[in-house]
Amino acid sequence: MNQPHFRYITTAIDYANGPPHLGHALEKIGADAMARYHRLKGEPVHFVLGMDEHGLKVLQSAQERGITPQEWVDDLAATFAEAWADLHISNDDFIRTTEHRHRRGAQELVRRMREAGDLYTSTYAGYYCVGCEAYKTEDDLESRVEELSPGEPGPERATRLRCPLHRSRELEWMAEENWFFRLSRYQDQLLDLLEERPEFVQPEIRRNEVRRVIEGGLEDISISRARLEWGVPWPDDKEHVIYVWTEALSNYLSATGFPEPGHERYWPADTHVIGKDITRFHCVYWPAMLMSAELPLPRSVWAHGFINFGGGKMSKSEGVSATLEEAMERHGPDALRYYLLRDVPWNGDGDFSWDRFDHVYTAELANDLGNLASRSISMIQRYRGGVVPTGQRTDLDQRITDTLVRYRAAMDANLLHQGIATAMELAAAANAFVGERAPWEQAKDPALSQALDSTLASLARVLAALDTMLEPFMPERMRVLASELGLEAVPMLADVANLDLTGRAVTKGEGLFPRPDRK
RNA sequence: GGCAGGGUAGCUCAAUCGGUAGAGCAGCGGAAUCAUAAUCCGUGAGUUGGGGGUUCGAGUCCCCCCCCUGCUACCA
Repeated sequence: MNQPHFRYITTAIDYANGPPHLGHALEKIGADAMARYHRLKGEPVHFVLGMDEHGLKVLQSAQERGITPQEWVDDLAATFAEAWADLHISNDDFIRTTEHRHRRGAQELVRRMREAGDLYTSTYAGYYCVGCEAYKTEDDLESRVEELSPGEPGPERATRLRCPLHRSRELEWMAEENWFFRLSRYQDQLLDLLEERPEFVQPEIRRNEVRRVIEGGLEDISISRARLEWGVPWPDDKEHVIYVWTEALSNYLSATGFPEPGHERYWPADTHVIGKDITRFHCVYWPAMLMSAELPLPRSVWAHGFINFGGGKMSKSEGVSATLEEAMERHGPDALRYYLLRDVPWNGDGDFSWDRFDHVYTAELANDLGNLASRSISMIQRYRGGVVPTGQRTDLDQRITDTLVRYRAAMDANLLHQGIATAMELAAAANAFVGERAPWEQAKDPALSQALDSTLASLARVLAALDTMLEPFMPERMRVLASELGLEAVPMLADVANLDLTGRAVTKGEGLFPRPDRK
C-alpha cells in the first residue's frame, strides 16, 4: 500500500496556565493559513495543535481553585479548543500532554536517548524556593541587597537573593540527582545541520541567532526532575519526571502515534510553527534529542514574531487592551484573521490597534473586496439575469495569471502578509477595470453586448481567483463567496488560472463584509 | 558589554550587481453612478538618523557617532 506523504505542520502547544489570548491566536491563525494554502495546492496536510498540561504552575493553578490538576487542564483545553474552532482553525488533531499517547511517546524518546548512551545521572544544583517548590534561575530572582555584584552561584550567594513571589522566605541552594543529556556531543552535528540545511531555521534572522548559541558552546542539560508530581514519569524511575522541554517537545512525535507503526506517514514534521522566543529549544535541543534517538529531523522550524500593543509587550497597564473575544466580535473571526496576518508580518513583529483594525476592515474588506463582489454580482444579475455569460479573456484575466505567480512565490516562502497584499492588488485592479470598461455604458448599446459579456465574465473569474487566494486567511467568508458565485466549493489553486464560470447562477448575499455603521 | 537586525514622504513599508528615491494609506483636486455613498483618475520640493571617506555617480560600499529592536543556554 502506498502511504501518502502528509505535510505535517505543528504549532507550539500552549501552556495550560491561563485562557487563550491574541498572541496565541496569531500563531494558530498563521499556521492555519499555511495549512490551508497547502491543501489548496492539493497536498495531504496533517495540521496539529495542542496543550502543554504538566508542570508546577499547572498544579498550583488547580490547587488555588480547589480542583484536581486534571480537572483544571480539561477545562482549559476545552476553552482553547473552542477558541480555535471559533477562529476557523482547521487542525486535524489536538494533542494534550496528559494523554496516554503522549506519555508513551515521550517515554520512548527518552528510552532511545538512553540506549544511545547519551543519558547519565549527575547532580543538579540550583536555587530552590520552598514557597514555589521549584528551582529558580538567577534571572527569576531579585537581589535583597542594594547592589549585587556578579558572582559564582552557590549557597553563600543564595542568602543574598530572594524569590519575588515569596520575599519573606529564605532561598535554599539545593542539589538533587538528575538525568542529564549529553547535548555537548551534538555541537558539531548541529552546526553541520545549519550549514547543510539552512532552511531548517527560518526566517534567516533566527538562524543567525541559533548558530551563535551553538558556536558559543553547548553544555549538557538536565532533563529530569525529582520532587515534581505533575509530569510524565521517567521510564523505570518513579522518583523523577521528564523535565519540561524534553517532555513538551516530544509532543510533536507522540501526536503522530510514535512509536506505533504508521507514524512515519506524518513524521518527520515539515514545519514546526513557533514563537521566536522558543527558537533555541526547537532548533538546538530538539534536533539534538532526535539525533540521539536516531529519528529523522523536522524539515524546518518557522519562528514567527509577536504582536505589540501600543509599544509595550502584552497589554499591561499601558498600551492597548484587547481580549481575543473582543477582537473576534469586532468584525467577525475572519476579519480578525485577515487583519492580524496582514499587519503582523509573518517573519517579524507588528502592532495591534483598534483604529488600525477598523481602518483595514473598512477600507480593504468592506470597500475594496466586499464592494467588488457586491457590484460585480449585482451587474451580472441586472444585465444578464444572474447567469455568468461566456466572455473573451480580458486584460484582467492576464492580471490574474500574473498575480497567481507572485502569490504562490510569497506563500511558498511562508510570507503570508505578502500573499495577502498580492491578492488585494488584484482586487484593486478589478475595481479599476470596472471603471475603465464602464459596464453600465456597455449595457446601453446593443452593439457592445459581447464586450459586456467579457467584462462580466472576467469579473466573475477574478472573484473566483480571489476566493481561492484569500481562503487561507478568511475560510468562512470565502466559502460564502464561492457559494454566491454558484461554486460548490472554493476552487483549488491549480484550477484558478483556467476557470470558466459560464452558466453559473450567482446570488447576492447580505454583504460579505458589512460596513460597521450599517451592521 | 558582546553579537545580530534596523533607522527612507504625516503613517506602514519598497528600492535587483552602487546609476535620475517608489507604493499603499492619510491629505488635496476632479470624474463616474454598477455597487456596502462603496469606486475610479490626478496630485509627493522626503537634508534616505548625524558626520567623514571611496567613486564620474551611494539609501545602496568603508570609517566614526546617535537612537530603536532582538539574542546572550535549562520560566513556559
